[in-house]
Amino acid sequence: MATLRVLIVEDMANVRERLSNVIESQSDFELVAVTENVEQGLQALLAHKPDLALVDLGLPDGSGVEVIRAIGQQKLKTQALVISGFQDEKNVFKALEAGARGYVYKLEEDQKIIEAINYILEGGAPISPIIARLVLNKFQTPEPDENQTEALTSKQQNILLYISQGFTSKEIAEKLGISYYTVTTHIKNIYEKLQVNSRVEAIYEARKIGLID
Amino acid sequence: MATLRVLIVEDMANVRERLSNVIESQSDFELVAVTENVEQGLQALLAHKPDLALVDLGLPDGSGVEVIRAIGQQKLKTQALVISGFQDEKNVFKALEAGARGYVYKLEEDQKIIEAINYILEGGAPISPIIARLVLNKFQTPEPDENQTEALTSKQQNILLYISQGFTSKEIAEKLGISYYTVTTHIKNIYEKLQVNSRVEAIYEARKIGLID
DNA sequence: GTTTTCATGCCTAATTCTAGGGATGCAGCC
DNA sequence: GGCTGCATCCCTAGAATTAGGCATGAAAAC
Repeated sequence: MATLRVLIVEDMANVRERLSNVIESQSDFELVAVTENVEQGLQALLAHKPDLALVDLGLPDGSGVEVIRAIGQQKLKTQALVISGFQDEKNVFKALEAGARGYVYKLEEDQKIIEAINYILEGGAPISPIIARLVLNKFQTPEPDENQTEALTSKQQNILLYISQGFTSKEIAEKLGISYYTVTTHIKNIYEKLQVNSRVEAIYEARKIGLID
Repeated sequence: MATLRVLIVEDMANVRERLSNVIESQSDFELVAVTENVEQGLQALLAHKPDLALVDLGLPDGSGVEVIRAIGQQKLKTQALVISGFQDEKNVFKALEAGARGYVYKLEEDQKIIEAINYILEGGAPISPIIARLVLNKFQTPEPDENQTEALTSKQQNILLYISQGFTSKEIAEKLGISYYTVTTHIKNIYEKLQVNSRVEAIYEARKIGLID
């Protein structure tokens, strides 16, 4: 197997030093560039097209997310592993969306970092538990099920269903044999309960909380 | 610190045995019940209200997801750690949505399992890299541009996505930095391709043929 | 038995959408 | 070069939606 060519993007000198040592301690890894900000990182990325990039997020001239994003835009095969502190949710998700293959907490032991790199090479996605917690929270959309599901009356749910299928207020009125005005009133009430202002928003919201579909 | 009371739900005898040994080898863990299917698992869950549940997904009489879901429904404080094989995407997400605090691949070493439990106690969410890969894919899907949809151009898809999220034409124009009129034209073209006459119908249709969501 | 909630019905003004039309520029293809 | 598809921009008229009201009867809840 060919050596793995690695790029490091990290502003803090001590961490940079540490990562460098970790990489160099492995005979099958080759350190092709060590950079300390976004600009240098992008240049090195294009110049060396490394196999792996260890990227910090909080950099003096921007976010490491820019480097990760550049990988996708340039259609490089570089795999990005974020090595960063405990950022706010937003940054974590930005990095993952940008295409990061893993996210390791900066303070993990050296051994964990090498492990993480190997997992990536095997097609896995190492994510430190402290970071994964944030990701899981995304999935575990708290269930205000009976909170709002039962907030809508059956009539309202019924009308919401018709709305979601593309029927106009007039058509719904005919289908249900009630007045057009009544339908609009129901819709207004649905909006208030869901805290939205349009049909599409209502559908979007209702789907999120499992009211329809 | 009080001992951690643990429940195991696992159908395969050898794995069950192994997990039991792992738990019993730790002096601060107490094994309160070992079960081998959903029914027993649910009963033990309610009877013992354990602090931690190690749950397998593929069980003879159903999915471990049911056990995890019961935790939330019963408002228990039990933390669920899935210990399972490499399931299909659907099951992984179902488990996470149901409230699993972690997902460890069945074949990991004993040491990793203990580590995972400790991560959970610290508030982290251990996810084996092979599983995390699936989760990451969820995040990294907003660019199937020329991939699947030959019918809609990428611009049209982009606008359709905004529509589906409840934005008005004016808002979309601002977001994309283009004219309101351009947006309406795009929408008209989308309608023609999808053979519909309104935003909601477009969403309904697009979802049916897998264009969005 | 009173209050609240729900479904029903109606009105109007402002906003947004939809469906026609037309026009320009740019890129890729034959 | 000419053609075609795509994105861009503009206009207008009519349809639909939205947001503000107001009001009544019946059923459910307290």
